[in-house]
Amino acid sequence: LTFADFFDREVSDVAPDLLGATLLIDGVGGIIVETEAYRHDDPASHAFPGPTQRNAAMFGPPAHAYVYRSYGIHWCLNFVCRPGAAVLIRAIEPTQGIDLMRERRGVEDIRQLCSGPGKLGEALGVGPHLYGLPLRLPPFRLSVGHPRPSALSVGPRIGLTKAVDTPWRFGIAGSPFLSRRFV
DNA sequence: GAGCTGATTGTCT
DNA sequence: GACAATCAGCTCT
Repeated sequence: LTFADFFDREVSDVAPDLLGATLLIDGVGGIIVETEAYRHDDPASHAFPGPTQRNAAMFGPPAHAYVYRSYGIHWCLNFVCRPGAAVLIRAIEPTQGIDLMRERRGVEDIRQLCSGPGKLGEALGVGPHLYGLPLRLPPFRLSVGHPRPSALSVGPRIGLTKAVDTPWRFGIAGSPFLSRRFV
């Protein structure tokens, strides 16, 4: 399975398979512990209405970054899979560049650095300069040849008003670095 | 621990 | 002009 082929699969398969992978941006980051899947034909997806200027990267090649601004405030990072599908990176266990993340976030508690898509974006320096960039190359560093986590949690996605019950949120069971507990 | 509210701005109808 | 894949800070329990 090549790097690009890893992403050229059903997004609901890619999202759980990313748990345990290491993501760094300019050497800052850690282990992915929480993800969500969004499909082209999924009413909750930014791609659902079809291609627009904002979601263009979601219709580009797999294994590239889709970045969007949330609530006019936060920058959130996604990995593009098949056309119109992407995985939202929701939480990371910090392992590298922790001091820089503390500085960027303005908090000390390591659990508060990357426990949510907006927090993670701030901690890793996510911004529009990363839009559409390949995940294979710097400033990204993404290892997908990782051991499978011992147990996964699955549940509905967070913060949506559509497709509220689709269970496409995935997490490493019991991780203290999740954005929220799974019920 | 759960639940509410305001902040803030790009995007699309 | 409505709304959003969020967060921090607040209340109450």
